[in-house]
Amino acid sequence: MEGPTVYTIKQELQPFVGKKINNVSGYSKAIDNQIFLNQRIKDIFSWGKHLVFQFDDFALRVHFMLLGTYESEVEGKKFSGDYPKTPYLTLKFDFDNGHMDMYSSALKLHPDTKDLKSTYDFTVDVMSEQYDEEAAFKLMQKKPEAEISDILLDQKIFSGVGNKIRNEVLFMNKILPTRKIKDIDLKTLRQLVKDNHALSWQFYEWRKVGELNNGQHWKIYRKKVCSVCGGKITHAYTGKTKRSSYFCTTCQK
DNA sequence: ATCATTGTTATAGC
DNA sequence: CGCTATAACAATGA
Repeated sequence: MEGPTVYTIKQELQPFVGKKINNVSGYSKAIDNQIFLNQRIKDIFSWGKHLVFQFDDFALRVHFMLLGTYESEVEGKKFSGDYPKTPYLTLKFDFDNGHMDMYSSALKLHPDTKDLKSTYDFTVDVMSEQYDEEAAFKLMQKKPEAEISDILLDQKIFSGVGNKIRNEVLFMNKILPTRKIKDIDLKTLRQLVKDNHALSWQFYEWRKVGELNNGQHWKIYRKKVCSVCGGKITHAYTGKTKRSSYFCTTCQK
């Protein structure tokens, strides 16, 4: 699940802020989930792909990883994740005004933490109003030897960007994922930052109108044939992170 | 049946 | 301390 979806979830869950958890269930081995029982939620926020529930004296960080999803019912409205529901219910909260079910996700408890939000740097969260393109541009240049494919997924620079977004952004800019930062001119580098940010928001908008799951907007991600030149698309693992990259060796240089 | 995947973290080893 | 490699997690669909 990529950052824009987590941002959406955060928005959907706002009616639970200030509400008490009436019942807790789920099979997470990481946490004794009964600590949440009868606790009141003080804040719900997202940072990149993190979803955070702040309580009075501790905080819970949820990460949906690759396979995680969720379902919720908030004041009569139903919401769900991008992918089909899995049988593994990690954690479920019941409130007077609805419930929140998280599946196949990784939980991390921050004990003795009254304000986890203050420890996050929101200038790198692409979905934050505080996102700073100029700062990202500078951070990228600090890693001249790194491959651009790794950098566009670097959560310390582009928190929230996932594999779909970075593949599309590279294609849009006609840049091969294996190009090193030092071999990309500054104008293009700046544009990559801009597009990584902008496409994250576009992703959010597409999701809102149900145009995400069918992949109708992807030009390169999981495609077989290049939408521009008609050539065969290459699928290979790139960079230190060895994530799946899709690219056209004719259109991207 | 095996393998890859919208992703990160813990651990070991150097 | 920092880097890298590897496993671990977890379910589904190709």
